Amino acid sequence: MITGRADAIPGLATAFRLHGYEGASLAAITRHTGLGKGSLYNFFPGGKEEMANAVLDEVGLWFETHVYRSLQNQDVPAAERLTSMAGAVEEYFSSRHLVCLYGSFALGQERERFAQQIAGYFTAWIQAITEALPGPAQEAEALATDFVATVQGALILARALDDPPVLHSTVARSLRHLTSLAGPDKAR
Amino acid sequence: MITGRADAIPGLATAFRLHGYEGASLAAITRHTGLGKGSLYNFFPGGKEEMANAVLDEVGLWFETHVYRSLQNQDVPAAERLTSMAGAVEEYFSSRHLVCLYGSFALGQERERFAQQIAGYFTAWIQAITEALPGPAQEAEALATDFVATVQGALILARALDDPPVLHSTVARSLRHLTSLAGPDKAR
DNA sequence: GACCACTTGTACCGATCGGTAAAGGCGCGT
DNA sequence: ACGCGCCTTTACCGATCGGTACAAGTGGTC
Repeated sequence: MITGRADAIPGLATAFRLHGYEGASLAAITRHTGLGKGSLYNFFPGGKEEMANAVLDEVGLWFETHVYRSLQNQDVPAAERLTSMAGAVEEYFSSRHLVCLYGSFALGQERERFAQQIAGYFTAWIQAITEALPGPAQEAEALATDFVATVQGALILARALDDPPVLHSTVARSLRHLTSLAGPDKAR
Repeated sequence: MITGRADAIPGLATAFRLHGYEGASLAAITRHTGLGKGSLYNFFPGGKEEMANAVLDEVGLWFETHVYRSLQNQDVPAAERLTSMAGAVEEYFSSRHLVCLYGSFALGQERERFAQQIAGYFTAWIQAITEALPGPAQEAEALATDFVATVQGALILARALDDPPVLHSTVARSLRHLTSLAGPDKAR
């Protein structure tokens, strides 16, 4: 255990995922974390905003170490890196109620409060994909943006239709647009 | 004026768009509609849930008359119908804070309460596009699903990056996937 | 065992939540 | 002018909101 905060973050994350930022009442947070208000305000004196910041940072760190970094691994062909990135992202959201916290926060009016972190998350993701793609940067960035948007939309659609497999099928098709550019020699 | 309800719906819609379902307090709703609580509960005895239902119905009706129906107009080539559909959708969300109410509701825990209407909205949209596309239905439905997901994701991305043009550029590229299938024989 | 820093439970705060009740205003048909 | 029905205002309800204060634990160090 590094800090008492760290143990609370998974519970905080599910609370924010299930209820959104504004909808996550302290009562719901104590339920999901198993911690009383006293403990929560001991670890996060800044209240709900600090809790949300800690969760966002943790999610951002996970993507940085598991997604962006492996996208830069030059020992593996680009198409393969992109495919494993897509798989990791699918698995991540599938086991987390099909909710991207950054996407959820971007939709609410809490967007302004966390604007920098939200924008930073998506630009980092898009940039990591862009750098793994060959060809002119402008075209690669467009493809990367389309992929990220499709993932976010597929999450919404999977929840809206109450049909989790929609995430995989949609992301798989979007991934093909990336790999067909990254691996023309590798394909077939 | 058909009913007193109708006049309140635009204000209700922006209230729900800006604050989400749970975040839209009655105080915020009175602010956006200019109506007091008494008037609101006179028009919507069922409270917030009935207000949200009325707004969702109105949005669904708009899409039905402006989007789905024009997609069925056989007098116009399919590619052109799809293009004007994309333009209408872009314009619709651009002038409404880049928020799709159904997408917003799908993300929160209010999803269960409005599950049927949410699922119905997206299936109707996907089906309308599917029927405007040639070729095997399964393939067309996949393309239609990708388009709808991309629109939803582009909305999130445009808000997340605080960059409204992202909606147009992303949707335009996604539209090309549809028209390239619909247009080769019909085009020109 | 005394001490101390950290953690926890509990009581409490003013503000706001969604919703209700009822009295008064208003326009309209007669 | 009158009565009637719809609409609006206003006051109020209990519950819950995010946040604070503080006393009582808790475990480790000498």
